[in-house]
Amino acid sequence: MRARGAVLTGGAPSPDNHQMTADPVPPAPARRQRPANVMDVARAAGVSHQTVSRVLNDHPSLRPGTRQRVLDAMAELDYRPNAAARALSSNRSRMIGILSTAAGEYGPASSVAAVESAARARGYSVTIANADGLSRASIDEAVDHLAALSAEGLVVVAPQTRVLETLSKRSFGIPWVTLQAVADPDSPHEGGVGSVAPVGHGRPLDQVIGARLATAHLAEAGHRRIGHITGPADWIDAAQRVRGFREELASRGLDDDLLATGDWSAASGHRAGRELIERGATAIFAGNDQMALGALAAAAEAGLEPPAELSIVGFDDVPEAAFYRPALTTVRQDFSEAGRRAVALLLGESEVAPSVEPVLIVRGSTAPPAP
Amino acid sequence: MRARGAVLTGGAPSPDNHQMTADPVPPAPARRQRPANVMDVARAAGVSHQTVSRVLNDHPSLRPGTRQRVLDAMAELDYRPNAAARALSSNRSRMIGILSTAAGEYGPASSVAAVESAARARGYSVTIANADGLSRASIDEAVDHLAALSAEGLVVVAPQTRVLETLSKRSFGIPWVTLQAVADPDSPHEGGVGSVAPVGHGRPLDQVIGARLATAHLAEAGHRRIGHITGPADWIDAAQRVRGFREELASRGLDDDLLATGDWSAASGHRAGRELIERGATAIFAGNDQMALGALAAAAEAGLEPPAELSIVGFDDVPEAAFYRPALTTVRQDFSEAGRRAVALLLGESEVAPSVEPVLIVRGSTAPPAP
DNA sequence: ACCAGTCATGTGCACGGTCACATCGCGTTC
DNA sequence: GAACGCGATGTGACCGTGCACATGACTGGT
Repeated sequence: MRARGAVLTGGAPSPDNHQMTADPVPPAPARRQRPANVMDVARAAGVSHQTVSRVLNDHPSLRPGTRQRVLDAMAELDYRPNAAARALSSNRSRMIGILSTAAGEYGPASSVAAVESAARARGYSVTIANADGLSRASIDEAVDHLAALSAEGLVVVAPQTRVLETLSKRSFGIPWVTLQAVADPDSPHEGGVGSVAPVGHGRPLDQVIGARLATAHLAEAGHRRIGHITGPADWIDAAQRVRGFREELASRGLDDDLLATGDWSAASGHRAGRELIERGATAIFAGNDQMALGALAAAAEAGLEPPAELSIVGFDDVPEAAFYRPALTTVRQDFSEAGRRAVALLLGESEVAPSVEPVLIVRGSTAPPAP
Repeated sequence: MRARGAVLTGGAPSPDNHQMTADPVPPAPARRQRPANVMDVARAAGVSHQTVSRVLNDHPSLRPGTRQRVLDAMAELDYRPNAAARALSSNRSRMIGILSTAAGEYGPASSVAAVESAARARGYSVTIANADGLSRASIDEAVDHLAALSAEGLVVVAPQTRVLETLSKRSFGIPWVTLQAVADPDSPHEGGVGSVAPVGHGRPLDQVIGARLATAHLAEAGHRRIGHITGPADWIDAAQRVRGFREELASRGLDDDLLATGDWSAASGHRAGRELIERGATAIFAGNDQMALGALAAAAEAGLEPPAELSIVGFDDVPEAAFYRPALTTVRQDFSEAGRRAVALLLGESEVAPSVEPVLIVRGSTAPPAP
């Protein structure tokens, strides 16, 4: 900054004055190092800095000729608005923060990409902060970081109960949305603008509906002993899928005691799958596709041949699901659409367009139970 | 901003002066809405704003007592430095940009998380910009966006030739590193600080070494007709793996004509796998695990039972690879470590610590060829 | 022809920090 | 004991932009 100032002082401001004097200033070889600012553009266009600012902000009352002259000057000088200065002056960072606790997973990663794209299209930038989701301190640090950048809104990806609790407690002025589901639609968390479920009508019941679809599919095929591999208990998505599973079984008068908990990983699905098989399940609904893959492996190890001897349904429809063997029956989620809608919701756009319905994708991993 | 200014003018600046006058200023009920700034802290601590700034920036010559008083005042007022103001004044954004073209994939997503974590630990923030990697315009937009935020450095994830070309051409002042590999170690791209391969010594040959490991493993098992499913031709990673594949085969006097191109997806691996099987391959080295999964499916459809009748090796070692059937032999990449090292390299830390060696993980998808 | 109202543009300051430089004590050195 | 150096702190300008307000030209109604 100081260096730039010095260069400027010696160089750009008044070369004309110096040209005819005996001033020992050298011929200013390295002139105009500093990027152009509104003042430079204003000078070049013969207007005031405020007019330049008006062009930048699409002010309505500007004569077309004036606007064009300014635009020409901007192009000429390769002018780029300084984001920091705008943020400072306008007190708007035009920055959206993403708070994630499962950065490596397919669903969250897809949603993050969609959020970035949607935000940039609206002139916003996106900063990410990952928390491990286990310790409150980690969550607080991530939120602090985003708050320090004056993020105007937060998109919470892969929400865990703990994250939402933390956000509610802080009751800072930043609006936020969850990307997948809220804990309880009847008691929204303070400060939360809303939630966007990956599938369905934008109501947080989508995950429930999807889980019911999967469970119903197995029940309709004739299964009576249907197990569910859940995600971690403190994940809201996991809880909602359990709820859908239970609701569907209850509506059919079936037992819902075959539950085993996983952590979204294939390894945990393998363990949980083995356990459910031992407990007599003839069909398994896994909380995501990775755990379903693990269950598939557990079935093979137990000498069961899916789908004839064990049916398995996943959740998400990751791109690989169609290439598992057998190809996985699963519930498709549109993570990208969820990301887009989260941004729309966060920025208060009048009506968030309805999204696709939850879809059950039937492939080869489900069949009627062995007789 | 205007509103906040007004509140301030009526409230905080000189309450002492007004206290004893008949000034009709009301008892200022809603006082101090605006967050505290350095001046407020300075007043509270009885020092100058500059001293506060020194505390913020860990200036050495500060009396411990003074520092403590300032820190107390900061805590008292819940002071948070304004990032925009610091960026404007110091001309340092403390922001790292991530340029990605494969945001949904496992490897890039993992690396991005690691970059975020490493950057935040050093007081940097991270902004992402995704480009589709197909159109130059999209790449330019993403880079423009990051440049407009005055990103101090760029981490290029999943680099394609086109992205590096674009970056080189622009020759703007922002240093950048690639996260995985560079096209040609002998002619680094202009402006590029270096590259970090996910495995190995931080030299761009890592991907070559990994590919050689995979290929050698198949050759040692006795295979003569070894095929390779490549990634897209314009991906640098893909090109390096092809190079390793060819080098290894050449060193053993084997043919290297069994190549088929994929796009990293399982679906493309399925197609390419079928093609290579038809062309007589007894072993396949896939450019990543997803394509290996597709090849596994193709083998099953062709009535071949891996590994006895077809050996398959993947690349990456995604968490699911151990649960494919058969469990996938693959080359492990440490994406997180790559992300950490990319940040270290970008920020010019003296010596980037050597990383893990590329590791071949032998599981159940490889065996000697059928007699 | 006059005044009000709107359009188009300019002036000055504020935003919240950091930097260069000035200042003030106090201990060292010859 | 005077000059010096350095540690600790203060002063004022400046970064690039946006807002409130002022100004002048022009338009239209009466």
